[in-house]
Amino acid sequence: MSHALISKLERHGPLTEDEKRVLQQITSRTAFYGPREAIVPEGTTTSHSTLFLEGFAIRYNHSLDGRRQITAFHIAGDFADLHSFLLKHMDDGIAALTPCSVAHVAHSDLKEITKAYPYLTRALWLTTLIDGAVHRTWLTVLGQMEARERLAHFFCEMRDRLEVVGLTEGNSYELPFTQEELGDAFGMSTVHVNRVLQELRTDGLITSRGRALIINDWEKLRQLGQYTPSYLHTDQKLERD
Amino acid sequence: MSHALISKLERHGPLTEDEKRVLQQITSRTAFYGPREAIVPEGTTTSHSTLFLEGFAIRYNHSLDGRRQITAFHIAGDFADLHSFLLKHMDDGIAALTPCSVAHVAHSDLKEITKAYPYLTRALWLTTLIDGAVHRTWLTVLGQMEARERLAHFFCEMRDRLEVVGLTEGNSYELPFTQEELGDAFGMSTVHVNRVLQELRTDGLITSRGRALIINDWEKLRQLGQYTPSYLHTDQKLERD
DNA sequence: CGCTGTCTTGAAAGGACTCAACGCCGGTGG
DNA sequence: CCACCGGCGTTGAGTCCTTTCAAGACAGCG
Repeated sequence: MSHALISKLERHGPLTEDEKRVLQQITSRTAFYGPREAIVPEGTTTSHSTLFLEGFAIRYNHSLDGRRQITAFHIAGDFADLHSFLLKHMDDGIAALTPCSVAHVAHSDLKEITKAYPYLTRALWLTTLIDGAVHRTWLTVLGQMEARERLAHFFCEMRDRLEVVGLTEGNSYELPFTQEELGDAFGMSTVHVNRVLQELRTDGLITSRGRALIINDWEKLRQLGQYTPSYLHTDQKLERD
Repeated sequence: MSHALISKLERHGPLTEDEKRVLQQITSRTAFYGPREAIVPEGTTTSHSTLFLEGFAIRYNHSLDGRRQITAFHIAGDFADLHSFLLKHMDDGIAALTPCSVAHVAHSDLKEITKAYPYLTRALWLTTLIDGAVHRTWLTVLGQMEARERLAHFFCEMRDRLEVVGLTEGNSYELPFTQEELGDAFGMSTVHVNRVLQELRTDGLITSRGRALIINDWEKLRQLGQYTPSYLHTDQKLERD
């Protein structure tokens, strides 16, 4: 099977054989997690980062009073906690939603890359910057949009992200998230997620049966969520020299 | 005067003379901006990043319907758009709130650093990761907390950030933001910001006259905002070798 | 002194939440 | 093979936080 990280980084520019070899090497230690299993508990200090090869996962934050904010949904190819390479202390946690296979990448290996592979370093840095760009977009979504728009935006975002890794079929894809998880990500109660989803269905924007989501009217959904994919920087080119 | 960036990076570990010299060099091109002036308009493609030496500024995002989300408040020492080094396209904009002096750092210089100064590279990367950690915290604030708590959290955060650069006097500091700006950052209307501030004052948590903010009851404010400063990673140590 | 941006206040409307109960479905175990 | 169970989705009603609209007060500045 193709390597999730290599193909992702190559969207930003070609890698040398040597660089690919290194990436293969440092991602060789793989592991498997079952649904709902914690991969990295919040508040821990880690010595490796988690690259997702398969499955869906979340990054989350529990506030002291027990409420949970989901700060990211992760899919194949995502380097979920690359930031722990330098931050060490994880203020957020990572948990599998569906069965997940991951590669554990040692921080020491990453450090070696920063010493010997400048281009690769920038490429990895870039992925964390894109992560930040998504966070900022979510801030705008949470701060300025109302419930219908938030979900509309998210469904558009997930379509484009899943498409990159080949997990869409036209405008439909698997979205194995519960309404509670959607609520925890977008600051809405489960009840309200449910009602908004019904509205979106009634208005003919989406169809969702079980875990499958179909976008029936991409253009309307896009407008409702004021979605523009530029913040994903999917094909952002990196200069080599 | 001491160098804002050097002293900030040295909190994560000592720099060599050589590294300091390089930092001095690449930050030598300074500029000045007046209040409300745009420093980097949103949607532009840039060839340099902005390091703040003095003054207050915001990072913001306009949605299509004209609403504005403020995604960050920037103070002295902040490398506001270091992410544009690799992302190039700025989905957000930067504007001065008060008179600001900044250093413009050429992306080409940053690239050279990634080639020759691995430790410095990691240090700079770290600052962008902290940026991301703050974004995630704000996501939690916006997604899970109500208005009183949001502002309480923010006042705590700003105290700690300003203290690092010596801009506090005990628990009081200058906070030259309008209520509209606070509202645009935390997803609340100006009117509601006003009312919540009055509550916080009435409850004896803060005093604010004009631009000056005094935290009267740090512990209560901290609890109200569920504030824990670990996400700022102020003294996060970086390994050199 | 008048202007303009900011802060303040009041009243009414609305979006979202909580509480609570019920239906559905797949999985488990007898 | 069927009954029970638990997680998830759905629905209704009442409440609350926050918004919008509108107008007035205040303060700094030219």
